[in-house]
Amino acid sequence: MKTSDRILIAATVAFGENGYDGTSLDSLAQELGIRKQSILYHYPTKEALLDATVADAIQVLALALSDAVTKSEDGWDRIEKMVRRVFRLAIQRPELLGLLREVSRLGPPTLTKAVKDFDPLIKGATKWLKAEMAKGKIVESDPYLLVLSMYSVIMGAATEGNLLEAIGVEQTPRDVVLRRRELLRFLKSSLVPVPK
Amino acid sequence: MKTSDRILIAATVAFGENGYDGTSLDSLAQELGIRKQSILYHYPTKEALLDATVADAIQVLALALSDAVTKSEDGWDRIEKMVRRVFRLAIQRPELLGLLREVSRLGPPTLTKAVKDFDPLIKGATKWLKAEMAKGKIVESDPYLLVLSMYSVIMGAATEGNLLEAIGVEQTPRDVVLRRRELLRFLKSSLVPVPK
DNA sequence: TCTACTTTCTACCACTTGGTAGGCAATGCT
DNA sequence: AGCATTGCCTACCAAGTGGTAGAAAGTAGA
Repeated sequence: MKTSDRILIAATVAFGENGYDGTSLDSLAQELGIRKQSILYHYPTKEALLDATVADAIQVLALALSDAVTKSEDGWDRIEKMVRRVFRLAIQRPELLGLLREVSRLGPPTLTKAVKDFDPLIKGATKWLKAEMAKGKIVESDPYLLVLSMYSVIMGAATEGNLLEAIGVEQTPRDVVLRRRELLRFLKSSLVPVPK
Repeated sequence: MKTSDRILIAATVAFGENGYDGTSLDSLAQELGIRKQSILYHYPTKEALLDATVADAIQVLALALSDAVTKSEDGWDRIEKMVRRVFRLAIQRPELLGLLREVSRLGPPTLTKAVKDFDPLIKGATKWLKAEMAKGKIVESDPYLLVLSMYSVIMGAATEGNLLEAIGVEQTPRDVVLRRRELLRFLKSSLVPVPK
């Protein structure tokens, strides 16, 4: 694998798990078996490296979501598939969501760029939700707020791994399935209209 | 005010907003108009200071919640009042929830202590939820998972201020009210049994 | 006033931080 | 072969990190 890609992946993990300030270029380099200056050759500054990881994380997330969209029907089915896809991502690469959360804490300027990348996704989702609401497949409500609520719910459920571990909640695949089911029930009951 | 309390408050804000690693004792001291060594006199190490802020934050949160409990009826009313109370806290002192989130990212040993402090709250909540379920006032489901889901929902909705700002979502009091209403609708539809 | 204690300070220190300057080997183009 | 480019390196640096040692200043009781 190209060194620059190895750096990107290791940096994503480190930033996502230990935070931006909690990650030093030296420790990152040591983990990779290279020198810090090699990192700075591929990414001129630490912040540039952060921006690269964020852009990549967003792309991966967008890809996963668009995959869920193409392989789903409309209405609730699509939402369910999207949630499942994000959960799978959260299990396979938990650092990705951790990184996005870290970015939202860091604020500008990184957050500003990230939001720009993310905007089309949000716009697309709100537009789709509006259409579904018009068709009566989703409960009428402010689609913008709905997207945000769903974002924080999924994000929360997908990234509180550390917390669960500390509380002593088991983290076996079965338990993850249970939590995901609970979350889906949660979402479904508030999004799908009650058939009359 | 006592210096040690001033330090505690400033540290809570700093840790909650910039993270533990993103906060230096020097910058903290400068903000307070004292020297770093004065901080280290009251709190022997940076980590001890963190632990103190976390313990305090949990106590404040616990107080707010128990206040909501005493001033509420049972069933949905109690949950609604608790959510409102947490939202008020998130508006008045956003750094408190930010700090708790930071702790869950930092992991042990701080997280371990924090969870110990938090445990009675969780235990009490699950017990209460079980009783409510038995009475049919709350939908039957795993109360433990339910508490965790609610935790992440509320936490997410209450701490994504930075993100919302970057997206361009207005943050006027009216908008906060709207988001809170949406969240409550969210919770209610998934927690309150549909009357037959 | 002397004394003991608390609080804040100055002066340091070893270590780590992100980043610069420049060397050196490999690679590929002419 | 000659030469430029790429990629990783050693050597170094100024600034900042958490923390120690101990002096100075205030405060209260005898």
